[in-house]
Amino acid sequence: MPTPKVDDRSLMERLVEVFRDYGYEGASLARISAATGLEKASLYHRFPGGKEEMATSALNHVGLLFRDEVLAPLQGEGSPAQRTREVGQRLRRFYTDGKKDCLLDTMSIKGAGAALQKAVEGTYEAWRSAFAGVAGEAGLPPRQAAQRAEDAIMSIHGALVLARATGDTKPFRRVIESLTGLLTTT
Amino acid sequence: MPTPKVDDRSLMERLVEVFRDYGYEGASLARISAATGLEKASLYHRFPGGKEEMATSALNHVGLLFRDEVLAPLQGEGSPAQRTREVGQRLRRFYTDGKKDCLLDTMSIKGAGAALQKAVEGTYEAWRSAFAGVAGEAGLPPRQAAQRAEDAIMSIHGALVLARATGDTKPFRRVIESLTGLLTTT
DNA sequence: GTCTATAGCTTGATAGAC
DNA sequence: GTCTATCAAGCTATAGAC
Repeated sequence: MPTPKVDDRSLMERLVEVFRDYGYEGASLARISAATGLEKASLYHRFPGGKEEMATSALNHVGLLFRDEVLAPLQGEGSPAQRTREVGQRLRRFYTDGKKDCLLDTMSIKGAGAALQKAVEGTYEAWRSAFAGVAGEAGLPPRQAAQRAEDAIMSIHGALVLARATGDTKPFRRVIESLTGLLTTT
Repeated sequence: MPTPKVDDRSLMERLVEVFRDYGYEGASLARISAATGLEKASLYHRFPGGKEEMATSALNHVGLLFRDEVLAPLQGEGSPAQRTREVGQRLRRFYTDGKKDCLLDTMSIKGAGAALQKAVEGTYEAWRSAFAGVAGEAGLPPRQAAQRAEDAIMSIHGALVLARATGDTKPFRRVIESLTGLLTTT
């Protein structure tokens, strides 16, 4: 059977889901196997580096996905406010209205290796500079733009933590609504 | 030897540290044993309910500590702004300037039982109502006061996630500086 | 490329000596 | 109250058949 049972794309998606929900240490190969439909040995065939490679692959996949599916409009057409509104909608979809966690959050807890840490930092930096860019275009001086970008990212992650801890997703939706004002109002 | 090797208070402190850094699943009994200086069997003597009881105890301990050491000044003397400033200082100490994580965050990741979830929610609610209370005293209408309290808690947790993921603790300190304005400016 | 079977270690938890 | 020794079950990882 030279044709894979699960294609790379959906394999990555399910992998992301397990690591996102359980963290690195909590994502056991048994759970991963159940979520992907592949036996452990098959997982090692696809990821010879073992669990750590599964985790870094998932993280890199999310990084690219986030860039292409969420941040992309910031480099597109329209006013800064319009583009930021569009990104807000995509953030809602990406985190399914606050019900889904952020992989960067759950994976940055101790227990994972240094390679993971690098991937996390890179994705954060891409996010930060994209937000700071649009804030700058909206007329904010560089220092302020950078702070607003940080503030926005912090609010979003704080909202996701709150949603995970209390089950209440309303604050997340409120944060998304305030995003355009935060990033593009001088 | 009827006298304990480690007193309850410092036992709880070290317990909190392990769960905070590694999460529920990552906090193995081996790590807990190393951190506390007690063998596994001794831990089971102090916590007959096993790892789950260690976790709930740690969580409840932090809840009380946070109420007494951080939130307490909100019910004390001084103007709302003065009291909020004092709480900001205590938050900086509690999280050692953003270098320490929040137990409520790392422990709310899947893998722990339902008893833990309840303890997490309770501590959050105490925090939320304390913040909303001082915002109300500062003259904010109830709905706005509640939102500001949520915003403050989200910013703090977002800042801690950011610090964990990137190693940069400056945003956390900035959030603390803006706390008084956020909660007490009409 | 997937599987079953298994190795070897670590996990949470217990029994019983002191 | 703490310890050593032990258990079954879990874990990550590998070998080898198809």
